[in-house]
Amino acid sequence: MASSTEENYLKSLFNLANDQGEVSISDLAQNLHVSMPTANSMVKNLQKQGWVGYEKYKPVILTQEGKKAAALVIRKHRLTEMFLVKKMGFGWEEVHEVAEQIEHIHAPKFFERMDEMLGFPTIDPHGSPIPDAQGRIQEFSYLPLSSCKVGQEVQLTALTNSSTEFLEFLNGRALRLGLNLKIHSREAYDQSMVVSYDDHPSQTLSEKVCERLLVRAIS
Amino acid sequence: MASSTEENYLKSLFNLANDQGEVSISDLAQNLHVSMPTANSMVKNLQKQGWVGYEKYKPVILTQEGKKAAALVIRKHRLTEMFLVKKMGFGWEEVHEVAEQIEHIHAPKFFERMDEMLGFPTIDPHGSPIPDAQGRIQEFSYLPLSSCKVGQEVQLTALTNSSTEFLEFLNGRALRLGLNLKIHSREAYDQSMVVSYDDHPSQTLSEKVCERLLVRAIS
DNA sequence: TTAGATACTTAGATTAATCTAACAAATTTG
DNA sequence: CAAATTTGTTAGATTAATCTAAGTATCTAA
Repeated sequence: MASSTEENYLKSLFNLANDQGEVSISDLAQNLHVSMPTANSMVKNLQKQGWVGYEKYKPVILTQEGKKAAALVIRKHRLTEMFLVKKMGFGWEEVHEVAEQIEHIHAPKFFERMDEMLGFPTIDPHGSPIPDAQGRIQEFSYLPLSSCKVGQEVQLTALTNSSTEFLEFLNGRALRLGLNLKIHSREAYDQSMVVSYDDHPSQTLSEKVCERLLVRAIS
Repeated sequence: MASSTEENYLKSLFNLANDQGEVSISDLAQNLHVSMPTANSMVKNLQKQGWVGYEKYKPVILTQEGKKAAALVIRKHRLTEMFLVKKMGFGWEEVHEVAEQIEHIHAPKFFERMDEMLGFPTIDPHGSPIPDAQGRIQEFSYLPLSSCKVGQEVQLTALTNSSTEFLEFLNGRALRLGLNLKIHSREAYDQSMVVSYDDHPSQTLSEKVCERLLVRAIS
């Protein structure tokens, strides 16, 4: 069984591979806030246990087992986040820290009960998919708001970044998942966009923000 | 902040002091399934941090801070057990293992929300008191069933032992907290007692069992 | 009251996870 | 393409928590 530390390495490897492709030792070290020698020796350890493939000076690659193990940790994390929001009254900006701890609990029934109580959710409070009990992940094909056209109407479905600061920024503008956004205009100079939603007055959103909002076109 | 390991030592010291009075290094080592040298060196460490008072070859004594810290860990454990039973559908015989892990989570809000959702309970699913947020413990004066007289009617209020095996034994006989028991007779030879409750036929309970059932007389 | 048993401590080793310093390989760039 | 930079590795130390072996203190009981 993987230690908490090992689980964290697997999770980082999975997430980094997902949004960068190849993962170097330094990517991993940075992501986990450890030194490169530390990451290096842990990768060797993970390799010995069959979770990753690795050759000196080459990128680190999760094996099939490694991917599954990582997905199951992410499953526990995201189920926990959903449970905290839907069942315990936490805000979506408050759940990450707690879920980082609870994801390492070894108690299948605990997470099975969460899953049942939540009605077997497929996404977490930030719109990220929850891997199933076999470690399979449903991939969604959402677009960043920044890639949408003026005049389009879209629904906010997920985020590419779930930092507390960004979530608090969204809270301040009453932006939440499920919201329908009308795109009124785009500023050519800085790629900022003017959008409206609900009965709010129109809002200007910077390019940085628009890149982090994932949407799907309303049919 | 105490590590998980340190929290476990504090908890053991608290529980042992509670039901034995003085706590020796070997009591502690046995209770935590570690060797005496391990317990010895951890006690020195706890002493340096001000959680325990200790002199070579003398019993280990929790300081006021140590008692409070221990009580707060026990609070997290018992709140968790109650949450698992009342909100997540666990049986009282299933919660210990999970609570042993969750008690080490550092997230005040998580436990505050449990407390609120449970309506600020004062006992856990086995009838043990839940320390308050200041680490104070309400003491109950329950009696073991074994000390009661024939003819008395009593209410089952707590247990002195909460091992899975004992809880499953009680489940098998539909014995649960809150139940009213009539004491019909006691066998002089082995101190076993015949009791009835609900609409069940009378049951014979061994001395071992009677010692572990805590009751209060019905007024 | 001292011999034997039990309890406790010290010394030293081990493992997991981390670090810094120093060196080596790979990549980038003038 | 060679120098400079970046990235990765090795070596060796550290810390927390554990162990075993060996020695010492305390207690018990003949």
